[in-house]
Amino acid sequence: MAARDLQERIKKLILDRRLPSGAPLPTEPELMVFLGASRNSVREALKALQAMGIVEIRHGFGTYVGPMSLAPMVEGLAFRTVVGHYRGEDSLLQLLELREAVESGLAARLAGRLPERDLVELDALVRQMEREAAEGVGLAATDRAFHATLYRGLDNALLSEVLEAFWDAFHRVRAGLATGPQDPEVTCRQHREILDAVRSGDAKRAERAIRDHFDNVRTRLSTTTPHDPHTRPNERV
Amino acid sequence: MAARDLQERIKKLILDRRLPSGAPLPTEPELMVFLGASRNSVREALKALQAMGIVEIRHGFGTYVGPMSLAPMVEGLAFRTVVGHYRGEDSLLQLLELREAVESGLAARLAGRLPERDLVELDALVRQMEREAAEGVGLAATDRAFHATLYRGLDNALLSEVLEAFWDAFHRVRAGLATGPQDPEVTCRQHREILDAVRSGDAKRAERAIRDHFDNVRTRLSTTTPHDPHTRPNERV
DNA sequence: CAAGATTTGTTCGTATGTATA
DNA sequence: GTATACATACGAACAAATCTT
Repeated sequence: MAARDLQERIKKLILDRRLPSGAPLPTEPELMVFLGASRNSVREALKALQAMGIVEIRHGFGTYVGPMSLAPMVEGLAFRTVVGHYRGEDSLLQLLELREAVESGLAARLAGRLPERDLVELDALVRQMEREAAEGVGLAATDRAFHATLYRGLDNALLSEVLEAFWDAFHRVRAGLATGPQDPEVTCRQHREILDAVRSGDAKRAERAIRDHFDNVRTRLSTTTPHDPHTRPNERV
Repeated sequence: MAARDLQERIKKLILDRRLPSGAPLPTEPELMVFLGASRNSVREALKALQAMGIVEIRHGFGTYVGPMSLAPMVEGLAFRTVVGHYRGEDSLLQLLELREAVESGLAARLAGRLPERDLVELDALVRQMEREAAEGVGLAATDRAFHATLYRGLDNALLSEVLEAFWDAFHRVRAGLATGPQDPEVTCRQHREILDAVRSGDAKRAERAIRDHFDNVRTRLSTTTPHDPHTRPNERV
């Protein structure tokens, strides 16, 4: 039996039985008889599906339909970027420009179309960033929330998840490398400008605000050594 | 030994030894002693990494570092979209709108900045689409090439690959469902307009051309049945 | 708390298919 | 054709985690 077939048949099983996320899959012995394969082959297929986020395996409990999140994509993108970085490619910069390309186009579309509810939420997030900057705490989580909230108004769950996945991959890679010093105050000011621009309804201004923000990140990126010798766990964040 | 660790250690091995794509990995027995795990555990870890496109396993030959392509992302996105479609969600529409959001922003940026070399290539592709439309052949491959060539000028390999991945996932899902009738002539005209708009340097016109094109695909999409019967519910659990 | 049942995690041994030389 | 090296597959057993009684 080709292992590739097993994966396809398990996926087909999920589709045919209309199993929702979180639903229990047949146990390994049951899958053995259903698929006519040995336990090891079944397990290898399940492992591959788990890596793709299609299936979730809980030790001593059971196998379940996965949440279908884009987490595996983050994993793959991050590794691909790290490998490219070690090869001397500007993979991290490309990832940043991918984010900029998507977000700059979206921000222009969002200008003036965001409901007041989201605007006040974004305002609260910027204030929180300012507090965190004053206290010297890292503001990555708040930055992530800001971008996520910004594009939530598009009412496209897939789009939101993809953008969050790009954010995660970028920051995971950047955190693993020695990065230039942050300037939290500038970051806060730029997020404030993005919010103001979107609120004003000026599409061009919103796009420029996004580009300024990414420009800032880019310059901090280029000040780091292109590829540092061995992965010394970062001392500075 | 946690299987999760094995994957991480194999990834670390690739990084530490600076193995390029296509380089041979240690054989399974070698990995067994290197990782201190049994053959089955090693195999399960390799299967998971293969699903993520990080390694490539060739039967009877060996294990190699994968091409780090985004193919696994296509796989995951496609399945996620199919599942969502069967659940009655508008997942396919969301995928289409994701493409539209990205491409419309990029087309505006590309307007007037594409080198003549790419423009003539795009022109040739549109002509080929027109030939294929006249002959009644499918023009999906040419459509894919058009979009790929269009965004090649951005000089960002990652961005190009991501867009191609979105294209692949969308068309893989759409091909598996009953879709409304194509209208190749309209498709040709719209691609011609996209090309003309980009050549003219009019950003707004380019963005509108892209949106018109996607609008066309969207209307064809909504004429299909939301979810058609695909399985006979007479199967035992 | 404790014992037992269920389920996944890990290992070993063995046989088979496949590609290279 | 033969030999070698490798991945593929199977079966059985035990370990570890989780839930139920």
